[in-house]
Amino acid sequence: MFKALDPLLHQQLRLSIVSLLASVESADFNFLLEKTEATKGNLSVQISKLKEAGYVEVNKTFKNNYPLTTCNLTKAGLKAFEDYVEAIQEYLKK
Amino acid sequence: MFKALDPLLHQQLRLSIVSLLASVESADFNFLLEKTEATKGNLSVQISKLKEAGYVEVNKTFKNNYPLTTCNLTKAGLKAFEDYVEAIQEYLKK
DNA sequence: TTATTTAGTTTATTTTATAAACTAGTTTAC
DNA sequence: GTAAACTAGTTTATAAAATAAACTAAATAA
Repeated sequence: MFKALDPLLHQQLRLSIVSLLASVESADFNFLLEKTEATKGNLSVQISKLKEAGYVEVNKTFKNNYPLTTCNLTKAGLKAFEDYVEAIQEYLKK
Repeated sequence: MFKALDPLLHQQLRLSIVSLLASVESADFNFLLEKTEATKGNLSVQISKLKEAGYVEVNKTFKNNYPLTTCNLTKAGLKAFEDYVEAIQEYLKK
């Protein structure tokens, strides 16, 4: 009846992150922090999970002497997002 | 940026239940069991949560000597579902 | 030089999801 | 008529997840 929803994406903050990353080349930690309005700890944890799953790539550099973490969606991450979007549509019909 | 997703509906089994109930007058326990492929325990728990929230109405009767539990969406439940559908659409755009 | 700010991570706690075990009664088979 | 199997659930114990608070480490400002 209903297809299973990728549990990694079926969570508000992670879905927000992936949704944001799907529309940009890459985004840094603070950009995601502002857009999602999450706490830093929560954001950090969820980015790590997405990284561990191979859905996002994380790059750590420095900018103006401060650490700068940038993220971008991987090909697998984009595919997972697209699959998720298709799957959940079935649930949203009346 | 993103609207909050009703945590009661942002869960696969509960969303399945509400989605099913949105398209019928009412449905009994076994119908939901078959359609969702959930375990009985899990289905029972999630129906209870939806009832407690006022999203579904639960009716207990008997049919052929066996207990029969039927559920239907309340007005509040339908509204919550519609709001959820609208809210999550924002997350699904690339 | 010590206080504050930036940019995060780690960890402790709470909440949630889930399946296993249980309840209560019915039907069937012997 | 009674033991075994089945129906229709509920309760509860456990595992997994989400989240914020506390922490790290370095930079800058007072």
